[in-house]
Amino acid sequence: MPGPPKWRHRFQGHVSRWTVPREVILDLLCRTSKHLSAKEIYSYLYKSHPGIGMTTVYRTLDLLARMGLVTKLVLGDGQSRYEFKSSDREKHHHHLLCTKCGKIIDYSEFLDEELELIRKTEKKLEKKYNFKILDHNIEFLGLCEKCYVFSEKRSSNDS
Amino acid sequence: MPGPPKWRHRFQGHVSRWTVPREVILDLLCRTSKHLSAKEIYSYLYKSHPGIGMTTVYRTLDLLARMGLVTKLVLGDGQSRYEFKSSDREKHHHHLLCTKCGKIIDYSEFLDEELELIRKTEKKLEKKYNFKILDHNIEFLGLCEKCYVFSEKRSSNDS
DNA sequence: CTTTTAATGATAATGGTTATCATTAAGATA
DNA sequence: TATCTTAATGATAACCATTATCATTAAAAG
Repeated sequence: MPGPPKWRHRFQGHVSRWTVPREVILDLLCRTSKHLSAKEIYSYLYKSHPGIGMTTVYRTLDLLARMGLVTKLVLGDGQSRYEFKSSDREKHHHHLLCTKCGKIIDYSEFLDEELELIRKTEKKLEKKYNFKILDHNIEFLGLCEKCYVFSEKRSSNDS
Repeated sequence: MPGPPKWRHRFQGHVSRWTVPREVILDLLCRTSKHLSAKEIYSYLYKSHPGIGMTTVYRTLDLLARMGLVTKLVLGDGQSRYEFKSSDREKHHHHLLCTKCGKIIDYSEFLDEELELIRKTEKKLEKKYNFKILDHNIEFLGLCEKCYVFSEKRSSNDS
């Protein structure tokens, strides 16, 4: 366990051993705002820590997700992506997804009303369906600027 | 193309040939409220149409999704699921997902406010990010009644 | 009925993720 | 600090949903 045990306290009570891969993967995720896949994380870390294997990347991401430190995004492009879940409310955000090129835009404007409504809805749903709600997932699907422009050119040529 | 061409008109302009697999798969989906995977659809149809192959099931589901007749649900359990997208506004719904057992609850109560807010948010996001929004996806994650009760028993035994 | 070719389906290939298991090293103990 | 216990790791193989390939079939038109 070389280096400062920056995240060690977050592991207390969850796992018995605080290891280099766990530190390093979590550290990478909290430094970036990108939505990284397991393979991307693997290759980022390969430069500084060539010893860390894909299996460990997957296992660690699963652990971090279960601990609530990381959000697993399943966007339907065949691979899962992961992002650090900040406890900072300022950084809470939802997603805008381009179904053409896969671009992901995080937006955090306009969330106040959204979150207010979500809280109300959660309460009603929990009562009605006897369901313990732990998280929510809101995303808008469509075409980003580039892809939209392109598809308009295409369709006017096609016809 | 045996049987009544029930869905034929929906295909007009989208594809050049209206075939048995397309009719049958769409028909199955519109008759059920379940969220079927490709494999499940394949085995449902195997009884009445043993000739239809998995490849065609996948291709047809992809087609139906692109046509907007069917929604593809990617829930992170390793397989996509599909549901008929009714044009009937009454049947529009969102999902409640149990992260333990995978149970899916459709809810359509409380949607008025939700949809109103979604429309407003979509407008603002489209303007701000130059993004053409075509669809949305709202889901609540948590534990269904059974899984919640079970996890409570577990945790009180564990400690 | 014949023709054209879009659509199909058997098969193989792909690729993300998980299981296996011998090895390693984190944390405890002396 | 050296030793011990075993949680965690990593190389490898296995798994499995999905996609690519390509010869065959059948929908629609003539």
